[in-house]
Amino acid sequence: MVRKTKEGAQETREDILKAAAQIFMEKGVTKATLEEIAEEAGVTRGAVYWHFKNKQDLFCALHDKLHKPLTESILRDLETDHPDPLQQLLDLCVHTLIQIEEDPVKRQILTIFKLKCEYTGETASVLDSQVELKEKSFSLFEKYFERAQRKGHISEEVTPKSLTRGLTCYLGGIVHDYLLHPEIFNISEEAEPLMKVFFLGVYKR
Amino acid sequence: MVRKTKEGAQETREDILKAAAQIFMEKGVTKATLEEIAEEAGVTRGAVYWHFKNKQDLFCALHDKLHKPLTESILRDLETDHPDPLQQLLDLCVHTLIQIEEDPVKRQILTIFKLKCEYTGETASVLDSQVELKEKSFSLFEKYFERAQRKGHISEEVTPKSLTRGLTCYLGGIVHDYLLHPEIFNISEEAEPLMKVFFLGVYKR
DNA sequence: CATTATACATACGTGTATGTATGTAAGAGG
DNA sequence: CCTCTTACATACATACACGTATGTATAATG
Repeated sequence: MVRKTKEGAQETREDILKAAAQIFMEKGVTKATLEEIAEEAGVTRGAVYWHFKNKQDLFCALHDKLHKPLTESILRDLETDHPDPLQQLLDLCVHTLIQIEEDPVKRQILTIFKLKCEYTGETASVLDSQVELKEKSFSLFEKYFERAQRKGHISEEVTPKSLTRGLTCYLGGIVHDYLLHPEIFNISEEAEPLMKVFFLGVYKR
Repeated sequence: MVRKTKEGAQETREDILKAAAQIFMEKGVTKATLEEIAEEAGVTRGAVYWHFKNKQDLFCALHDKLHKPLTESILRDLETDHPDPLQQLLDLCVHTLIQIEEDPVKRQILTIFKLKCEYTGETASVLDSQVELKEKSFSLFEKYFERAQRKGHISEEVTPKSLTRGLTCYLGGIVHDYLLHPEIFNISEEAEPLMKVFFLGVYKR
């Protein structure tokens, strides 16, 4: 009923995004209705359609708003230098995992993209965006392994490429299993031993 | 139009299940319609409703029919004994991964449960079933690590529990990444080096 | 061979999400 | 102060998808 100023409009936009994350999480992206999202945000579908083209557009906006910053923060962390690249990478992984546990918003959005949406047809564009970011982080991970290899830290039995592929799969698997049962999977306890299991064979001895 | 005998009815039931797997895969479970499934199976919705209560029932039947045998075959393989439990486990993992690539039906059904469905509300029962099977395989994996530990094969820096958790996450991550891009991710080439990366640090040296 | 149950196909009613069109009050701009 | 645009709310038309009810030919059964 009450009309908003330009800043107020941005607030409602944020409210809608937050509500969408909540409803997508609860009902799944496909079964979530714009009516429910609007109600959760305290507006009507009119507001939703004013700010977003449709549900797919909302979904993409959520991805841009929350998923990109997450992976980009990893990229930023990776840019800093360190005498022991493997230790740096291990620390980064542990830190990232713990951060997911501590930040409910990140956890929520990750849950949506890992467990609450069906990748098919229209959502493929979001998948492409995810793949693009994954490629970036992949190449950066690989650089760190290569750096460690040049310093002679890496076991001769493995290559930077297989290590990188292994690490990304490993991290993805850990995040997935954690999100399945956040109440059971104690990341702050398990993250470090889990990562050590992986890196144990990486170091040259 | 043509009515069937009792064996014929089972055939149509199988046809419907196969069609459901195909359509679920293409459109995602939620967006897939029973009409499409019926058409793919060469019947009408009447036949679908005769054999199954609703879409959810169909989904569960698919899970029982294809997902259970997959994991149960792993359990059976695990029951055989071996002088080097770690090598046995490594071989099993590699073999399982390659089998997923070679068997299109398994790949299809795994893709549905990993990428084409939203785990929420009603699908939770299926998730429970998955978790149940995962617990079983988890405890068996752990037994093999324990067996290897008793033989003194395992590095003192890791425990069977963290190894088991790590391995399940790792395998899940590999399968997930493979299913995302089956055409790019060459499992028959990458499976063994990937598994070696994991097991390299497990062995005591 | 008559009857009943099976294995579907067809037809119908209903709910509901979606997109769009229209209404409207409040801020922005001149 | 007047208008125009913004930022929504409301109302409507449409389209499916679902569940169920009903029809029907064939197989099973005694």
